[in-house]
Amino acid sequence: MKKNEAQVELLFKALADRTRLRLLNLMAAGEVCVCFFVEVLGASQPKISRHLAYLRRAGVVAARRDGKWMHYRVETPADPHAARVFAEVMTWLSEEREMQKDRARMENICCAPRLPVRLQGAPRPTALPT
Amino acid sequence: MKKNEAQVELLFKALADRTRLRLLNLMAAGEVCVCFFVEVLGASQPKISRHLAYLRRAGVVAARRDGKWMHYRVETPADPHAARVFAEVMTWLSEEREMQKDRARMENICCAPRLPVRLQGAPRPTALPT
DNA sequence: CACTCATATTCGCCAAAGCGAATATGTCGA
DNA sequence: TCGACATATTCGCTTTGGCGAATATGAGTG
Repeated sequence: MKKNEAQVELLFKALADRTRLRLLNLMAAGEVCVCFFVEVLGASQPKISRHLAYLRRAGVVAARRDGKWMHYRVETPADPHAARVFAEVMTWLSEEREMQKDRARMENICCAPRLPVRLQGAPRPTALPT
Repeated sequence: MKKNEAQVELLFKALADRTRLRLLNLMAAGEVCVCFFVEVLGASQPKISRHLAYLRRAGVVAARRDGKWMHYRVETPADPHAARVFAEVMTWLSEEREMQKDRARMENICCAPRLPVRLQGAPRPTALPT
């Protein structure tokens, strides 16, 4: 089958964009609701949504509906080589300063005594309760 | 510095193209002269040259001039994370069927009793003498 | 069923990237 | 210095990808 050949390209095309890398980084610790991506990255909702769709097409994230909300999580690729590359990339991201800042920003927003007005009632990321 | 951030994208963009992956694969075992890339991949010379330039800009290959000929070789990225991702990708490629075919084709061409007319006098890949 | 809210998709525009064809650069030998 | 050869670069075109703005879908609520 030709699928495998295309998988390599598909994976790297998915990883070849800063916004998508930032999204993956925010999902590293667990499921995250779309509205938090929008808030943390300060990008428009359609932009976030398009990039999440791209990542899903590439098979590196999965989505789960929860009422009005959509949660996204990283999904390890089926191919063992892809999985190893992907794991390595996630580790890499975890050590980049800008990525650490993003995660810190998400924590600050989610764990604050009060959520910002726009996020009232939004389901918090699984990895960041409270 | 912002460089590191850009490096991630730069690497993935370089890896997000089939022709470039095929070129890297052919260089896996050692230096290869441009003319062999052209012959093995059956692509136009400018196309090969452009993709090699792209890979060089991304810092994953290096070039060496040898008279009229240019030899390219893979160059492990300086960043340790980039290096690990890159190594993993090279391993991945080595196991893809299409990539194995490319390498076989290069062997057939280079190790034949006679080189094709176009390649008379061309310096053979370092890993494939005679 | 209307209305709202969260998210997804579409549209039109612009920049980046890939390609073939043509041309430029650089090296060697006569 | 001229010509031949290997490689690099440029040009014009087409495709792809990212973006904001507008709109569509889908779920919950009244």
